[in-house]
Amino acid sequence: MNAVVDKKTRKVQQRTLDTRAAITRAALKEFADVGFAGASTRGIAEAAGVKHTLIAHHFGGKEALWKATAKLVFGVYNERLLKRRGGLVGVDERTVLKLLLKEFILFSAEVPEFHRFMIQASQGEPGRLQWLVDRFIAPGCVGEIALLSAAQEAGIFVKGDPLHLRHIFIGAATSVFTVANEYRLLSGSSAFDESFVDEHVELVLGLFLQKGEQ
Amino acid sequence: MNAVVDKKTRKVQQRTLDTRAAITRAALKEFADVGFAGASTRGIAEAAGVKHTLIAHHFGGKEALWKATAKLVFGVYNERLLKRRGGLVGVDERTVLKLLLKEFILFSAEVPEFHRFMIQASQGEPGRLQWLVDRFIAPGCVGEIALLSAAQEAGIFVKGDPLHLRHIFIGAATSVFTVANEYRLLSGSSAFDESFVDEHVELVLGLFLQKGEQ
DNA sequence: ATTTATATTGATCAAATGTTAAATTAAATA
DNA sequence: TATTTAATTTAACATTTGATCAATATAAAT
Repeated sequence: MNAVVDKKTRKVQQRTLDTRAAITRAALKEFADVGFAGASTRGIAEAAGVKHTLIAHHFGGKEALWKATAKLVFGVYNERLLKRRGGLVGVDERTVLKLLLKEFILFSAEVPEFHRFMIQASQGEPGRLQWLVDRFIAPGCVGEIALLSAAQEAGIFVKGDPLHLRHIFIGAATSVFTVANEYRLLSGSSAFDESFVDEHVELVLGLFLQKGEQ
Repeated sequence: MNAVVDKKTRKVQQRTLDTRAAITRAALKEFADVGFAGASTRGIAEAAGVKHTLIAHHFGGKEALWKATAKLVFGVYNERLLKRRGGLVGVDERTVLKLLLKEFILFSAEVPEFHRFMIQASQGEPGRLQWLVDRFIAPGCVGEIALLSAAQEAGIFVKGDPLHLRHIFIGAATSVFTVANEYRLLSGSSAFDESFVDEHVELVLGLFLQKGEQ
């Protein structure tokens, strides 16, 4: 008597998960590197080691693959920062702020595709950017702005419009990884070296965290 | 008796200059927005209001057009900062530094394609990045590093590796314009508004310029 | 073990892309 | 004005690309 015919659904196979993971991983790199228009589904499939027709089968098409890739990378990002915040119960506000900002920088060094993916989306087809902002950025932004505002009132973060400072901070924290290839040609060493990343954290946090009062 | 036959060369026509200018202007926007791979010569030609075969005729091909575009935008950039520096003879070091950094920020707001073009090049085909670094970035970098180093010794710029800080500054100064579309969706207003740019200059300079010692 | 839903492969299509060459038009030179 | 160089247009090409569909292979469900 079911109006909705429930077709028997089977448990998802491991090879399906593997294939999708390989594709989205390759897609993240490709979309971040050359943008949506510059990426080719065939190139992504080749990098993932699968036939290109599997993209249409598993995701529906290039556009749908892009959305799946966005879900993936924002999921990784949110999970990463939520876990970090969870390990900071009972810690003083200044240390919480410092460690969360540090975690963002470390993530930007480990997954530089994250911010590059955003930059590509910002100048690509407006509908995709809107989708990204509505679904991921604007919601996440709320908590980040609250964190910065509270830190400003406590006198431990530089003064100014929090949303504006958030973008300045993101730029300062990520640019060296965003253009890491250029930086390597200029400096002769990799921006992803552990020692460099550590120094980067210190430099950037030193710019935005107020020294004063205790 | 000329071994080299000098074919009669005619004076360059105005329409040639117009066509080339229209094409490179459209190309800068397209390369900056969607990168080399994502840009199509037909799309560029359409935006420039010319037939797409004129690109091959005037520049030789897509790759050569990209190089011509790079020359254009780096020429504009260098001219802009050289002119600013020229107007600062006899001015104290702190003011020179401040006004040059401000000029960089203003330029980034007026020509946001400049930095986006660089980001696209950084992840594109390595040969193009190498060409860009050898020809424009590394030479220009020398003077910038010298400026920052001297400012650090004078105690008017934050301490740290100048090359590293240069990139952090560029990121802080440009990111809000690089992802201006995203910022507009989040804030509701344009990052290119004059009042916003002014505030941006103050915020960024405040981060990097040392307050102390007069 | 048989059935059946699902994953994978191979073949094909229409549209878009970079490039080239010939034909045509416009402008500079003699 | 006649000539000739250059700019523009038109036509065509070989590839690449995103997408679709039938076939085959694989694994879950019965």
